[in-house]
Amino acid sequence: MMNTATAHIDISVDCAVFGFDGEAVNVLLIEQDTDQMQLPKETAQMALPGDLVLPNESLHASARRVLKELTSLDGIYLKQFYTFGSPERVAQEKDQEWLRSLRMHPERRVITVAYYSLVKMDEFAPQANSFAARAQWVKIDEVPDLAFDHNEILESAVETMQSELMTKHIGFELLPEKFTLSQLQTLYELILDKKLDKRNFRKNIKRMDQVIPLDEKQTGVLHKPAQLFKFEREE
Amino acid sequence: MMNTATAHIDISVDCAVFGFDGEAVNVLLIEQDTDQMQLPKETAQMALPGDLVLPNESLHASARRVLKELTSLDGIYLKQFYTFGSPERVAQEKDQEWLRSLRMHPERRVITVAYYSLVKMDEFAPQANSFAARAQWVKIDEVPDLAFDHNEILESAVETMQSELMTKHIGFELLPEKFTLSQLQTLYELILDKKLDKRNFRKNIKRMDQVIPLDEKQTGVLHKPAQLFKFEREE
DNA sequence: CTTACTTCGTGTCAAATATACACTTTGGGT
DNA sequence: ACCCAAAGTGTATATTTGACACGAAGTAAG
Repeated sequence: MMNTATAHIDISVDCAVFGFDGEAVNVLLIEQDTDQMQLPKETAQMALPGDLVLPNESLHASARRVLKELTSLDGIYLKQFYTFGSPERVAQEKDQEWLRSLRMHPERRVITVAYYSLVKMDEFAPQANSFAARAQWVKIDEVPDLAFDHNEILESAVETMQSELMTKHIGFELLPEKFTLSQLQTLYELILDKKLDKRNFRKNIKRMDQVIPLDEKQTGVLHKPAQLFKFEREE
Repeated sequence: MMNTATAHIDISVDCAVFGFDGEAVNVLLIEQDTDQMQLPKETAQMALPGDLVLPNESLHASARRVLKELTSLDGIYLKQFYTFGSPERVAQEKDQEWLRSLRMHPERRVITVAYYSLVKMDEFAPQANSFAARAQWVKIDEVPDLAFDHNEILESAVETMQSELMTKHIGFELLPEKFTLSQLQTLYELILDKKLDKRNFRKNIKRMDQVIPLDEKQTGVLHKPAQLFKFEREE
């Protein structure tokens, strides 16, 4: 067994931040800062952005803070979906190496409350702090082995997103203000990981009165331009 | 503001344990032990069963432990649904009074991971420890004001149960091994809080091949006895 | 043994929804 | 003028949902 001496448990939040670039669904990953460690760059791992919860900060506020440091965006879609608390989740040696370089108590057990977040990539503005500087978008089907149990967390986030796509209309959070129905359909197909019928899809969308047709068309495409729509959440 | 001096955050689990007695859906509540306090019995509050997570215990194991101390049941349905972490959730004076009588660090902020659990009341065997001795079933629409934010947690548990009833067939976890379709329907109507059509309900149930008719009938009723069924989770 | 009482158990039709499927239109580029 | 690529559109069929009422089975009482 490892150390059972430390009784204190730390709490963190981790965020799976998703974005859509028209081609693929991406997740925002942080690269470990190998400068602070005496380790070769090759061993750098990637992880979901996250941080310890501050003493007087709510969980949601904590997630919002992590997100704002990364993207400088506020008020974006953010949802708690699960809490991961295996006693061993940060105890692997590869993870301990990293933690020793940035935590006061690297050996402590950490329970993490996981959030997923949806950002409009065209509004995304990475912040110039060291945290965000090392952030990068990675296509969700090209995600490497991550630190801690973050692959598990990410997978769970994707599943949650899938199951909430239809009922909570979260797809629109990933699209620009003005979008075409084809973009929307592409997004749905990526998230649900299956083909949808174009005509049936449009029939369904068009009877949601939150989706509003604009008097505007796509420009800069070398084919028939599509009509643009916007989404308005009802109150 | 209250004290901001303590940096440590404690972690607990709280369980909303549901049971069905044929009449109503009940939740298992714990009564505060007023003996240990110099307080009149009238001020005794009720709360969801819960406890601090032990240093080397997973969250699920922790919830299972709390549950086993209460019911002596193991291997029953238990599901994490949300984590509550407002910095003030344990800070009200009425809650502090109680905590001072049983916690080493009553003033500490506590983040709680909430589980809901479904038990077959006919198998329920309350344990003879002091924890379980003060437990009692309360109809969910007669639940009083609870300690901490437990009313909110409970409400959230009920909503989760509602939304998972259909897709995850959790209703069967609340019924005895052998049950009638009317019992099942009553349960569904209570959880969903609406009337269902008998014939349509039975049509739906009967095309689930997990629901297996038995060669056995209800006894001891003063009317036409109903056929019994059992539920078999597929693997 | 007949009657009264209570819950059990059953089928059909209409409406709404979901699925499958292919061709014409539009605009830009050459 | 022609080509290319994606946009945009309707119909027929299958499936699901929802509304609705009465005879059958067993118990208890007279």
